[in-house]
Amino acid sequence: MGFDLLGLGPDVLKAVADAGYTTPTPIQEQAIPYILMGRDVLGCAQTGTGKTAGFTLPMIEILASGRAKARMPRSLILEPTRELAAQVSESFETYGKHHKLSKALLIGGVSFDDQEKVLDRGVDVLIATPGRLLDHFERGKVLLNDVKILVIDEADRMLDMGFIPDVERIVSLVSQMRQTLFFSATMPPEIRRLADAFLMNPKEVTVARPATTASTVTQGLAIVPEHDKREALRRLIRSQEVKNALIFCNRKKDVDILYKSLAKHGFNVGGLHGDMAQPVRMETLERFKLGEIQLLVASDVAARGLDIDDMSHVFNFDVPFHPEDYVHRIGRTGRAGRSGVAFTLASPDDGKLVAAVERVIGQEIPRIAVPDMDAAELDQEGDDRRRGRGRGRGGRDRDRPRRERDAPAPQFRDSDRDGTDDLMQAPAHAHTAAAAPADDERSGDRGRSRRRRSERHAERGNRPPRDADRDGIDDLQPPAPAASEHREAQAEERRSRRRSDRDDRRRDEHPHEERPREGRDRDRHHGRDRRRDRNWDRDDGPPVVGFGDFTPAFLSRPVPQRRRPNRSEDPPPVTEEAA
DNA sequence: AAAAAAT
Repeated sequence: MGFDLLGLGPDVLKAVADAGYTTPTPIQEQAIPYILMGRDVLGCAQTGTGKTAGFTLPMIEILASGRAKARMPRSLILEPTRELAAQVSESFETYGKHHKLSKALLIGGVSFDDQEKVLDRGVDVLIATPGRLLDHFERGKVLLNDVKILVIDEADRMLDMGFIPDVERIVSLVSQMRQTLFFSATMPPEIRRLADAFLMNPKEVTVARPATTASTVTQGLAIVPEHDKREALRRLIRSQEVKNALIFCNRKKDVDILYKSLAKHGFNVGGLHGDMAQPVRMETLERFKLGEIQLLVASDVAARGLDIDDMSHVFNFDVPFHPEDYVHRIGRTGRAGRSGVAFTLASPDDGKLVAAVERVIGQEIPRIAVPDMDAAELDQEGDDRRRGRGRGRGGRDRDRPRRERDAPAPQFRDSDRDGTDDLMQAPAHAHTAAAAPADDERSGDRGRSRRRRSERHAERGNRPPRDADRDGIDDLQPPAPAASEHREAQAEERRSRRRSDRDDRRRDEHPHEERPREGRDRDRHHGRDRRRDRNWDRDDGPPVVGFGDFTPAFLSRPVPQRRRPNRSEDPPPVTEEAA
């Protein structure tokens, strides 16, 4: 079956053919005819199933006739991450190239001005992340009442990211006379509830996960002591024919560290996480897609949805916290029937996480040994060190001296010397990660020394030192206490300003309710705000908030007694909760 | 535990 039987027009079909596609994927085949009919669609599908084209193609067809008014987009697509939004925008570019549709991409991290200009000219397709869209809306730069097609993509991820209130608000701003397309990889009850609220008599389209990835992706799990993971990763990369690879870390901090470490070791590598400047994010991703960057170290911002062709490898530098993220991460390779390789590094402490992943994927990940880093060698090396002899390999020697020089805590060094070395860990051929020596006294001791280290630093008001030192990376130190205190003070100031803004807004909307609560809020932050409270006492009355000089009548009335009957023109009685 | 998203 070809695309031509789905009801799409010649211009769209031409663009599809130009892009090299001949056969629709199951979700495209099932959803496109219904979307063209104007039906709501509830799509249960992951990325990599052709979902994006599944809604962009028919949308282009529907929007081909008609024209957008200034600031009143005719369709709206909500995406959880900026990268996904940008990708959908590209999809419209690709498939809409024979149409004259205008589109706008509203994402954070880039300038408002350009986005406003585009909105003013009128857009047919608006692709947005929720925060920036609402920001534009509140500035009056965009109106949503003319939106005829609304797409909510990756709904479950929006839920994970706490976007649902924003999404609900946005949906409430869109006209009821609309067509809604709702996609989610999973359907937990909360998502089902949203779907029921947003959709009318939807056509449900469910697509099986892309063959549970097992068929096309070769998986492997190497158990490696935490502080040898970078070395292990380098060896794995070198041992493989890596065309291009995504390397996932659980933390942004570790993305930075690993990225710099790999760069230092001469790899062609980039980094990507949500704290990086948006223009840098976009450029890095673009260069990775073009093949200018071979390795991309990323946080889970890249775990889902990123559509990069021909990725040969995925490395999990950390076992993901959420087991389902494993599926998303390794789903970045082995796409469209091609073969891929996904290797995961687990530390001996990761037994639970590995077990959780294996439960989700319903199979055991085959254990692999890191080349030239097998258990025997590690044991040997540990023995050597215990006897005070030199260590094994050159590669490791490069890393060591720095570590010893900068080793942060005497206790820590001691624990290395007395044979409680982290290197002495589960053999790489262990059958499960849980086989890590939990009952081994060494692992217990290691835990203690690590605790000591962080405790000591907590006392100093400092963060524990990072493993980065070992790679000779010295520009990754935590900020000096003074600077970080200053930043924290600024952050607190911002937070409290936001709190009071929010309270003001609430008070405007519900003056009755909010009056008693204000006092309570102040009490709750008593410690922090004491100075301000003093000023309050000294400086002739409270600072002006909310009502300004105007005092509504109800404020000058006496505070009503408890349990006083509630007459309609009175404020509600003060309940125990509010008092 | 972490990451994502509006300054």
